[in-house]
Amino acid sequence: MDFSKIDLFEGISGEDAERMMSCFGASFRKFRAGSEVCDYSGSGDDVGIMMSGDAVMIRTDEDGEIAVMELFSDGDIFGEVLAFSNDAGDSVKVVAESDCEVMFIKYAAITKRCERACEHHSRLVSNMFGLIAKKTLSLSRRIEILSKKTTREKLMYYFGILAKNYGSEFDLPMSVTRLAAYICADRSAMTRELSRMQADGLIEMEKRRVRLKKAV
Amino acid sequence: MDFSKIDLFEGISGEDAERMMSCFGASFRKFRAGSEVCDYSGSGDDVGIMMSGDAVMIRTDEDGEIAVMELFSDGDIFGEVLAFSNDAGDSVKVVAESDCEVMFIKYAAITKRCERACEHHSRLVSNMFGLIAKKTLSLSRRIEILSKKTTREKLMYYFGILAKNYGSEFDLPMSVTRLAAYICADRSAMTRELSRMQADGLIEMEKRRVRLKKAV
DNA sequence: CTCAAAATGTTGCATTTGCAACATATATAT
DNA sequence: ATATATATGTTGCAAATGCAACATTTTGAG
Repeated sequence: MDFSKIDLFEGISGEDAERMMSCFGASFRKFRAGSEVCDYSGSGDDVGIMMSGDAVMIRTDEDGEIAVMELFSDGDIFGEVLAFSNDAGDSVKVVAESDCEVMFIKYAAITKRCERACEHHSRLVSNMFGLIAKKTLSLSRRIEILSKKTTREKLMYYFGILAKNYGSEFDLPMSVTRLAAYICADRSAMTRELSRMQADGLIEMEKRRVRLKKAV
Repeated sequence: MDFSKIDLFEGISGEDAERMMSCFGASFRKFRAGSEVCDYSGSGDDVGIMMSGDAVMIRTDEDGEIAVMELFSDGDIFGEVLAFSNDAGDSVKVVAESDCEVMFIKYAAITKRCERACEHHSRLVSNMFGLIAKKTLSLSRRIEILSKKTTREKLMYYFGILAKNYGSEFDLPMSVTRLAAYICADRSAMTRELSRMQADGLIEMEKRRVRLKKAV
């Protein structure tokens, strides 16, 4: 098991990490692409950590509407208590997109101090703390985007963020179709707006390559 | 100083909490209503904990547009690293709504183990962990709401959540005007939609009292 | 109480958007 | 290579929404 690339175990040696697993009641499971990793429809207080592969969290409401809530890859953590609420009682599942391996930990085992008071426990809590903080950042960024009134404003705000990080010319970190889902706009309507933005001289676009022409 | 009602110090006696303050480089400051509690326009890695009173986090963008991002009252925590990103470089400030007292802690002091390894440090980290988890819940709930396409769907989803918690008849936890801001809809357009929903027999509304008639 | 400020409710209108129905291009599997 | 699935781009149209302008009510300060 390779812990070195998992942020959750940063600062903890592989041997120590292995040793700690018993404190957390950790279990490892492998999944085939397409299979169900877990189901949060009932109450779920497990935390999952992606050790390898990719998975998606999918919500299905009573009308059968399907929504992709989050995407997970190496090192990402997920769990009901961590990043979503299911007040509406919808079906929420995590499904493997590729073959993957997942480590499960009891949420309670993380927040409670273990009886043996193993020395790395608090380090791991700190690491998880940082991961959640990172998640709240991405959530609040998305809220900022969604709070814009028009599709154009959403796109310009999002492009502005990317430009801050990568310069005025950058590649979209996702497909155009996924971008539409991310900003909660109709894909065809968004494509139309992108065309208009090019016509209006705000951006230039070639496949996923975007050049932001307006100063932000 | 009364720590008993602050979730962050749950499970830690008042005396112990006082004693721990030095580990965290904690400072206490009082603010008059209307005054600026802190400015996150630059980089800010302080975490604030509301000890008493109320405050709001306000974002002002380059066009002078003002947006209320979050409301804080007793026990709430805030900080750049905790729940917002400022990639757009906007001005982000916390302003006191009433006279209030705030405790500031260095973020780094929380995630690092203190040299003295005081015994309540990890308990406090766990508590803060829980607070952030609660915040991610409310953030992701809001994303769920904002991801609905129409104002009616947003309202029905939100009302459904409230109904799950309080039964099919409940009071809105905020003013109608604030509700419009919360779901990112134009106030007058939202009011119009609420009227239509009543006409269509989905809800009954009297001031902030709502009765959800459709089974959810 | 009195007055001003904030909240609420209504409506016309122009803009934006979702939706459906396409055509085409690209990626992936066999 | 070939076929199939997925991604992308376009457009007409009806529905939803923001916006402005206004009347009315409620709240809060003095």
